[in-house]
Amino acid sequence: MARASTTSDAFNAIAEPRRREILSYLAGDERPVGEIVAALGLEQPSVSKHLRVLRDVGLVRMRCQGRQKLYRTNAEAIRPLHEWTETFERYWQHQLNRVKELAEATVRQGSTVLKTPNPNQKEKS
Amino acid sequence: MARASTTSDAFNAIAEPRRREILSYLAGDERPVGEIVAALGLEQPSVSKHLRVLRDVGLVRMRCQGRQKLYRTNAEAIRPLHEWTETFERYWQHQLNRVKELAEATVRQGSTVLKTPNPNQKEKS
DNA sequence: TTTACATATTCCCATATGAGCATGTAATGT
DNA sequence: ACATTACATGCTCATATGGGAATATGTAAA
Repeated sequence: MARASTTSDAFNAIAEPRRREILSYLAGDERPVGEIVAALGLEQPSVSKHLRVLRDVGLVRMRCQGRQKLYRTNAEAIRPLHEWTETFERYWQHQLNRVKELAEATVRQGSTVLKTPNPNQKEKS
Repeated sequence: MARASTTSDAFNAIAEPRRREILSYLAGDERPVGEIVAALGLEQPSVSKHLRVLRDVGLVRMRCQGRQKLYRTNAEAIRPLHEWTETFERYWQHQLNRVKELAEATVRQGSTVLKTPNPNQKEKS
């Protein structure tokens, strides 16, 4: 099998840096394609293709206005990504605490190897 | 140019669903490769290759113990992803408010609203 | 050393990509 | 009707991928 399609989900869609730039640019309000091209310095076909991917996964919305098409980021579609990364928040906080405590303990004494308090673990195997 | 390497950054690395599973599995504490293989039901070479990618971008840490190697998620490396998605939080909250207000207005007036946002829709034009 | 175990790497291959360029299409202006 | 504007799509091509199978590496046990 090859790599999954960029349109398979939001995770794959945002892997491309240009698409992340587009999403940030369109987060505030809707803009026509031409403005994206000018603002980000990309080729027009490239922008259109990126927008197509973003649209396929629901990360942007489109509206026609005369001969131009106005795109806008659908922030709600980014929420699942935020929630997934959030499940790791407690761990990086815990890791920071461990580093901190270890440093303090090292300063206080020579080698105080303490038992690692594991916050909670998913069951094994 | 082709698609960026999976090892180019964390965004590309987590685009692969299996790698996300591995990261979740290794979030609690370190585990040898064999347990990952058993727990996730993947082929051993596949797991090794995914771990290689995750290690290249710093998403996991490795430690040798005898003849096995213990891997653990480096949650801190996920933080930038969390922070990037967070920049959109105010927008999706705003959008939710709009939807809510619209719904309330609709109920008050008893009129039918046509444009219900459909995330899965791949509409044209 | 020989053997068994735990991981890593290599090779092959179907598939997907993104950039550049050309072309198609729809809406507007004259 | 014709030209122009604003996008979208089609094309080729170099490159990266992930799965499977086979193999290599490294460590420990017999």
